[in-house]
Amino acid sequence: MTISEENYIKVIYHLSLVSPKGINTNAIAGMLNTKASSVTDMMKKLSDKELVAYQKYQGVTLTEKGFHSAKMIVRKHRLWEVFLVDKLNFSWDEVHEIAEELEHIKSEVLINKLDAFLDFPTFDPHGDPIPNADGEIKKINKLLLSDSELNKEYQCVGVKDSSSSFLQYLDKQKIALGSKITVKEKESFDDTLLVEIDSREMTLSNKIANNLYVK
Amino acid sequence: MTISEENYIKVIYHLSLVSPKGINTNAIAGMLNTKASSVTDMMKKLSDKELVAYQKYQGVTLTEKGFHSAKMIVRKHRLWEVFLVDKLNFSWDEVHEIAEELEHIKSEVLINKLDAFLDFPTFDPHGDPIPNADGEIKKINKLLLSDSELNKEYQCVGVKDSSSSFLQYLDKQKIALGSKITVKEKESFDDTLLVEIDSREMTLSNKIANNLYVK
DNA sequence: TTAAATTTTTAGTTTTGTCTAAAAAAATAT
DNA sequence: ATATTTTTTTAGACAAAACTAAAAATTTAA
Repeated sequence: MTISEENYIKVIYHLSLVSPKGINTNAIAGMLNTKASSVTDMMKKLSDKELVAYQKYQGVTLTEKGFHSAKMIVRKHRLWEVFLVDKLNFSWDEVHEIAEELEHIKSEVLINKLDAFLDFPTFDPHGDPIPNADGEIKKINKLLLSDSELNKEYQCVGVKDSSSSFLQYLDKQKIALGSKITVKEKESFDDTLLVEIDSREMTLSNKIANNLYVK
Repeated sequence: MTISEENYIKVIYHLSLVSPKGINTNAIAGMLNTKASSVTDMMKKLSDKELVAYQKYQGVTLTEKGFHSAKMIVRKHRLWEVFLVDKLNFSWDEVHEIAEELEHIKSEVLINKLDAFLDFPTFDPHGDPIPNADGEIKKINKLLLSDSELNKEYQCVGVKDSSSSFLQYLDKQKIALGSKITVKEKESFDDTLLVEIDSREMTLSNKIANNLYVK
């Protein structure tokens, strides 16, 4: 598989998790900053390789083989992110781009040795699950802070948006994975939340609450 | 710089260290398993980018800029090899291929953090020097075992041939970097050596002695 | 110092992944 | 239900990096 093929497979995988029907040509093009015509070309190639099921005008879905490949790419990406943060002291907002390159390094032995070196982590620095060597993914019952109940204590376990601007905002507010969060009040006008985070009171906008996972 | 460009620059660098005059088109093609015509094309491109000085039929040399780029690629390759051996427990005969891929990962911050994580090593697992962030290379006065003096104790510090067959042979004979070596006798007929290695006596062929560096 | 051999370059293709523009199909709106 | 809009595909082109075959330059040998 070429780097380009891997990137397409990965994008189709991520889109599949959100909407499990056939994935649009345009949606794929949007994610990869490419054009619909390029996507059509690549879908033919991936279909020949039996990584996707493709029928003209009907969108694509991953085959079993394609699904497994996608999980292995995601596994590599997230393990490298753990390495960068835990071992090389990168902060969580700096690792995505580098992991985008590292995820294409070919050796399976390498990734399994890296996994062992990192002590078989099950979640990456943004709280996303890391598929194991068999492709199995540990699920947790997370929900968005915006959907949480009032006056119930939760723990911050992940982010939906992992853009560096959002991650840096969280750093500035000293909100990290593991922080304890209780929603004290919800402003009905704009859905702003009054919350207590690790014993500090603060207000969070609806946009923030919509991008923070808790359990 | 593309991966292909980096590979050409690296090969020209390695050839330059052996023969410091202009590097032949054919020599480059041989190292890269490509054809002379492909090399010519690439030399034009690298020349446009001012990474090499190229004149038709005269061979190429690296410019200052190209020389520095080459050292940075070698730096990355060798630091990743140290990581693979010291942290992930690969053996020294397994790391070359993987490092060939890792050396093309772009981030400079990454490589400097990796350097720090590994405690700023100056030699890789095969005894080759690692350029520092400024491109400086620590030299040692090594010589081939075949050129060493009789009855003088040396220390094994590197290999000239780093093919896995040679490295595995050394493993089997329990010869490692750091081993103490004294040549007791040299057979004049075929240059076979009778040596003492870490208090064990053994004979080594001329071919072995020609590929083992000591100091 | 020519002739032969070798090396290097040029010219013309190929493959991969992309693009634009136009055609075709599907979805939406009146 | 037909017209309009949107989405998707096709057709044709391009750039990068490789190739083959042939031409040109250089080197070696007689």
